Amino acid sequence: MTRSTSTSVDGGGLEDASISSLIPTVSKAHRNLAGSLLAEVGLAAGQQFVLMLLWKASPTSQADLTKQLMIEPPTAAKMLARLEKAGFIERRRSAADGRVVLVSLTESGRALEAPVTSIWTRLEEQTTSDLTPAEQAQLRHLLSRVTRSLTADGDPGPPEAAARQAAR
Amino acid sequence: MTRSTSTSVDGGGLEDASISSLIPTVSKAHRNLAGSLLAEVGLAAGQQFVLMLLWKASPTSQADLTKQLMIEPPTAAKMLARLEKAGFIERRRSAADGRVVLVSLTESGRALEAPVTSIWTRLEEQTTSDLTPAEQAQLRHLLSRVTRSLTADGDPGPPEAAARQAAR
DNA sequence: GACCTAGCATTAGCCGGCTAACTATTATTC
DNA sequence: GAATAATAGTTAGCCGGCTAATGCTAGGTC
Repeated sequence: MTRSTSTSVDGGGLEDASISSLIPTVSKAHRNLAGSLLAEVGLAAGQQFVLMLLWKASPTSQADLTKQLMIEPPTAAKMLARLEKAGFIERRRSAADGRVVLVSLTESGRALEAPVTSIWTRLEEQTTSDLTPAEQAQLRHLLSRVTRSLTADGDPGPPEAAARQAAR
Repeated sequence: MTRSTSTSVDGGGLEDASISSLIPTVSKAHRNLAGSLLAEVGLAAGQQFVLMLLWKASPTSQADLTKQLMIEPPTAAKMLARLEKAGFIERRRSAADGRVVLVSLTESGRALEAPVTSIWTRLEEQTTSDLTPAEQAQLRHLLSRVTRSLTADGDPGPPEAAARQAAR
């Protein structure tokens, strides 16, 4: 069974699709692979990002996690609730500030660091398996610039800004 | 307030993030922009793909749409149910084959073609606003190759296996 | 005709993402 | 000190994605 992935609307050829079609396609393929790899350790696609932050700083406030993950508070709340239910993290209200909820790793959560790091490496390897190091750097650079363009909040601003942009 | 987007785990700089982190980031930014643009015409991010297919061939079976969108049947069923509820499409069982459900555009659905096409163009323009035509072609090429690597179903295996797989 | 298989669609339920609306707490300001 | 503003989380509800399980229809085979 050929497991296909991605949402596209263009014809068969991938090459000539619009970038707006290719981005969801590659992202879904990547998410699906990540999900199937992470399922080995009982995680769903996306949950690794939370743990990665906690491995760097274990008691972290939910607001901090939300900012670093660049997601909205309700999304974080649901994710953390599931991770807590799964036994990978714990949540308790801060004594110093009654508004904040501190999130910390449990032993099970800490135990995932090595396997998830390994999975993450494997994922990156498969993602870039067809690219030379130079191409990888190029892709990183292009994706970074596209992200900036997409998060530029509409208009490019005053003329000077547009000129700066055209000159790059 | 700077509306941020994407899920990342790497430090501040985008450039040096792994491609596995950049892909979800750029995808989320792209989806968010698409969603806010499509909201103008009452669509949610993703629904445009269904309509794009129907503009090319209006009575299309649900199974066909599912295959072309490269999503799973339940996902298609829910999306189509919403689009039907919103009045953009209609569904009826085929008389020729009692298993298939034929999906066709309503007038409202057809009326979205021009505005959505315009939105799609604007989206692509903002996505590529910082890239030269050569860089756009390069990005398309790189994304296509990465997609192929990600959907390669694990290891490429020994030469004979690859040949077998190619023959299916 | 009876049986079995294949194909199409739906339901239930989970995961990640969002907005809107709400509560609770802390910080400011007067 | 009281009223107000800012901050942190939660709840409800929607959207797109998935798997597993179910039902229904059409095609074969005997």
